[in-house]
Amino acid sequence: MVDWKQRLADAGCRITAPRRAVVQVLQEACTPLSPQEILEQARRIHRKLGLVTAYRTLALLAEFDLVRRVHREDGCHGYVLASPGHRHHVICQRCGGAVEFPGEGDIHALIERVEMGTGYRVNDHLLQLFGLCPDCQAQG
Amino acid sequence: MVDWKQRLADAGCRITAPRRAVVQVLQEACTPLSPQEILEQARRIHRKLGLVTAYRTLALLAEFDLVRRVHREDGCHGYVLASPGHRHHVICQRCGGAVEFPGEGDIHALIERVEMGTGYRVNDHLLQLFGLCPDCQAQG
DNA sequence: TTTTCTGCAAAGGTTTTGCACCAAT
DNA sequence: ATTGGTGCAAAACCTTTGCAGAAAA
Repeated sequence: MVDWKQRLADAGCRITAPRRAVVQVLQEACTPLSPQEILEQARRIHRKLGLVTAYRTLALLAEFDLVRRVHREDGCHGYVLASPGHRHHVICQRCGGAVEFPGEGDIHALIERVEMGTGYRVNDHLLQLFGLCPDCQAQG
Repeated sequence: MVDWKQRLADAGCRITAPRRAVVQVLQEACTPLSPQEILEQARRIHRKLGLVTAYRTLALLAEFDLVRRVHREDGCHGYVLASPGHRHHVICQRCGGAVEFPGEGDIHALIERVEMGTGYRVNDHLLQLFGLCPDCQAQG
């Protein structure tokens, strides 16, 4: 993760214990965590943390593109650290796990071709891949 | 979309007016819709439709892999028809016009790279481009 | 006629808001 | 000292369940 403290501080936001706890949990996580899960884990670092603050911290981080909200099969939202500039996911059709992958470069050529072919000017795109994660492949 | 009526009927499910309405809305949609949006649009076809039935229909369709739940940038969940013959669209953000483009070849390389990098096995994908159509560009 | 489906109302969860107190700068 | 952040309680939302009546086969 880039220097989140710098980014927040530059925007006039304060670096507080609850925020440090939430970020630390995300940095140690290897799968998307729900706000509830983040709360539970972050409380081991900062006992007094409340669920509301976890939500507010996640919203703040998302606003600065430091964290990304992804969908989970169980219906709630999961959060993962964002790799800046890369906003595509492969989503497991079985367990709902989501992983980001870098794709900007790859679709750039495609976008140019489409602009030539259709006359549209392309500003944004949505790309998601669906499949099976390594664990679910192993489980048959 | 493949023959959803057949698929449901084969499984002993009935083809009802509410279900036809929901499917029709999805077939006409060019972007992922939330259950709420699906309800609103489907009510123009079947007035009495309830939100609960929309949810239940989406769950049923998802179970048969006829529909797919995707993550939307705005954070809510959206639903799209699954593998609609792999059609890709460029959608005009101003007038809503949509044009298809062939993209199979281009994404193939990307998918292979993602499989190598993440360990996922990719079965399906969703790709949409957003921008301005020639007419709307001209209108400034 | 026999099941399955539907819609309502209500329950179960998740996320957001209002407000007084607390803490980082 | 100031201003923004925190936590609680409660409100607002979204999604699922239970059930009696309606509809497809």
